[in-house]
Amino acid sequence: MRVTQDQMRENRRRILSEASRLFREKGFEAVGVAEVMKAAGLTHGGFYGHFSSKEDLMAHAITHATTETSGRGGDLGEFLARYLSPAHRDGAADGCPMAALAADIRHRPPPARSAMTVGIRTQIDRLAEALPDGVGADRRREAVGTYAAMIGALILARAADDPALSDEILRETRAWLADEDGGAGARTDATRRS
Amino acid sequence: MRVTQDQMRENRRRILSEASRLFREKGFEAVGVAEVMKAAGLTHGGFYGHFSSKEDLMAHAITHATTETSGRGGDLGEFLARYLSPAHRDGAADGCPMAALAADIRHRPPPARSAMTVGIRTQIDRLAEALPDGVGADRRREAVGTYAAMIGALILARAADDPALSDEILRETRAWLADEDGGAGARTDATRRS
DNA sequence: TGTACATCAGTGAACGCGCGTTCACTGATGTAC
DNA sequence: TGTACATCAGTGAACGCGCGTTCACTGATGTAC
Repeated sequence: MRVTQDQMRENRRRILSEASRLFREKGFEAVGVAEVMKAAGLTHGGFYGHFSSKEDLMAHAITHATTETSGRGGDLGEFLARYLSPAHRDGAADGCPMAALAADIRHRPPPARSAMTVGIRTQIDRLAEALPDGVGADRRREAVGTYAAMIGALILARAADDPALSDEILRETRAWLADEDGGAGARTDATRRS
Repeated sequence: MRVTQDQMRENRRRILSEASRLFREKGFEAVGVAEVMKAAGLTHGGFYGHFSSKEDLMAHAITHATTETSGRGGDLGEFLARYLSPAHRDGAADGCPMAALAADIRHRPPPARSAMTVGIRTQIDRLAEALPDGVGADRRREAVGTYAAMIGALILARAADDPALSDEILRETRAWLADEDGGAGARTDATRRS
């Protein structure tokens, strides 16, 4: 049953969208090609008309996720509060692709890793631009450190079985980073010593 | 071919040791029961004499890894330098179980998650004790934030395809945390606002 | 604009493969006498 | 201490299942006239 060219493009978009959600929610390995196609309202056989392999889908889904999820409103504090919230922790499917998939990417084929690396670089660059103060290397340093803490905290909070510990990790990391950014600026004024 | 009780205990220890290394290096899903047994110098059939399932092995291997890898010499600065080093990034098999497995654990069965949670709590407690200054809640906050940044940075550095970006993430996060701990103490003195 | 036909997006059965798990068997260990 | 035998840790073939991928087929689309 052939479909319109527009319909086919729409189908491809839906496959990517569903794959990106499912991968974030369950991980690359736990999501099958058939499951993705079913979520997109299709049958598994047609998959290879859109992508050459599951590996190919991973790479495209990562790019899709990292370019779609960039809409970030409000200032840095609000962004941090949203990022390190229980809602984000509990909603991996619609959340940050890095926190959901970065740790797994080292076991995936080169195309997927490559797409992820682009996303990491882009996010660090954006965060550096969004930082309130500091210049050059200090700004960059704070962006890298902050990004690492955000992702690490979300991963730990998602890993922890105990809700109290999980909440604490989110809350304390958020407060720690807020002290950081809104503080006396000691960090960005401090002498560098790498 | 029955073996000595001592030999059997030794075999079990080797299974756990190899499993813990292989899981860290390749991830839970990519490592098969047969592969673990072969690494331990046995055949796969005997596995179920030691563990009730792969799930059971995961939980025990996590506990094994988190209790074995706790040997940490030197002061906090040296510990951070070693943790955020290219050597640690490139040697996941012998490295931090949290950085290698925490992100994946949310997709694993309850026993494995539970074992991981114990490890997370223990590490945060230890880090809080190792911090040079600060009291009570501030100390704890800094421990959580620092731990999140360490794990996040290592995960991002391992994810990144580009060696320059990967090295930068390790180097800058380390410098950022060092400024933190060795700085004017602005962080621990700052007003809390969670 | 209408018609005939080639194209091709999507369907669903079938494949090969790897993995977790089971099980009948083996032969050294450990124990009862 | 020595002997006979029950126990049981480890072996390796076999199983069932799920998953990525293939392929012959279908029927609506898009196009040549």
